[in-house]
Amino acid sequence: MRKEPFLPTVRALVRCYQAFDALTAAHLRTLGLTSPQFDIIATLGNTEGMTSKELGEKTLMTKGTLTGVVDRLVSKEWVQRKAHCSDGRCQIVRLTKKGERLFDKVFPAHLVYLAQVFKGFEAKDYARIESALQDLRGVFKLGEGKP
Amino acid sequence: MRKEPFLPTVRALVRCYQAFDALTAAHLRTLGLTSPQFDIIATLGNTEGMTSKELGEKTLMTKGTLTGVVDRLVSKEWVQRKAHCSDGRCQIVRLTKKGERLFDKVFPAHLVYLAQVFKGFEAKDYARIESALQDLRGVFKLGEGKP
DNA sequence: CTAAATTCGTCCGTGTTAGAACTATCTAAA
DNA sequence: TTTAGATAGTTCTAACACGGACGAATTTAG
Repeated sequence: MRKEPFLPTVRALVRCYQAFDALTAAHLRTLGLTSPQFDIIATLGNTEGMTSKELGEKTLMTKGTLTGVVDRLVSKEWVQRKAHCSDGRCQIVRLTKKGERLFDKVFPAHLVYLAQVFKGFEAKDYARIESALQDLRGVFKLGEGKP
Repeated sequence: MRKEPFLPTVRALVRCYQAFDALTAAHLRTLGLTSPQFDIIATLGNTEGMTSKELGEKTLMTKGTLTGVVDRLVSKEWVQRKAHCSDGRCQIVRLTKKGERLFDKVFPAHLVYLAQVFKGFEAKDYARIESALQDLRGVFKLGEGKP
């Protein structure tokens, strides 16, 4: 290989992600939420709550980030922290009643919005794109791993 | 269609981007730069400089963000701001000598790093992934566009 | 030519992000 | 059992990131 054939691919990834992020953030803002806030509300919806660690793994946020985002959700009374019954280090984060009502409103609304964005896509389109993204992601995970 | 077939695709995009972002940010940190800082140094390299607006368009940063990032680069003396000759509202941002030396060091180093990450990829892999990403991005641009 | 509309960049407020240092708690090994 | 190590969360710092308000300069309309 002579040049840098990966640059267009990398640019395509960044532009695609930023377009997605801008689109969803704009829609969520009309619902009164930021993307990370929605992420947490959506993850907590229809559950009995979970530890911060678990929540961080599902939402791909580091624990330091999570503290701040959850703090803001607590102050809006959408979420509450409770002690873990058996492990004093852990705590359980779960939706309040008010948070559940919010979830019931914004989660379906956002899915409807995305479904409309994706209208025209068929099963084979999803399969093709997911496969491409998995291959690309595989490349990036090699750099981190410690085999 | 019955459910939400787009969710796995969206998750794949987010995970792929985050993996890429984490990998590049970690490498750039070893070179003493953040990702946005590298982005600006790389964009300004081998040019006579450009307006803030132009720089923002190329790096996909909003003007408010750009002010702060450029401020930090100016304070490290890698970049300077100059008045635009004909338009008093504009300013030209360009690398200093010190900034050019930095560019000559970090830009090739980062390309080598990425090339090593991508070793094993062939032309048809790039083509397939770029095509998938373009199709996906097309979906996200519809929501924003004003036809 | 002058007033209205645009454009460029800065500043501000709010929120997100990573990583490192720190505290409290729990677990395992000696 | 006592202590050394691991684990869960918070706090701190530095850096983005966006949108909106703002002032200055320019362009356009009338």
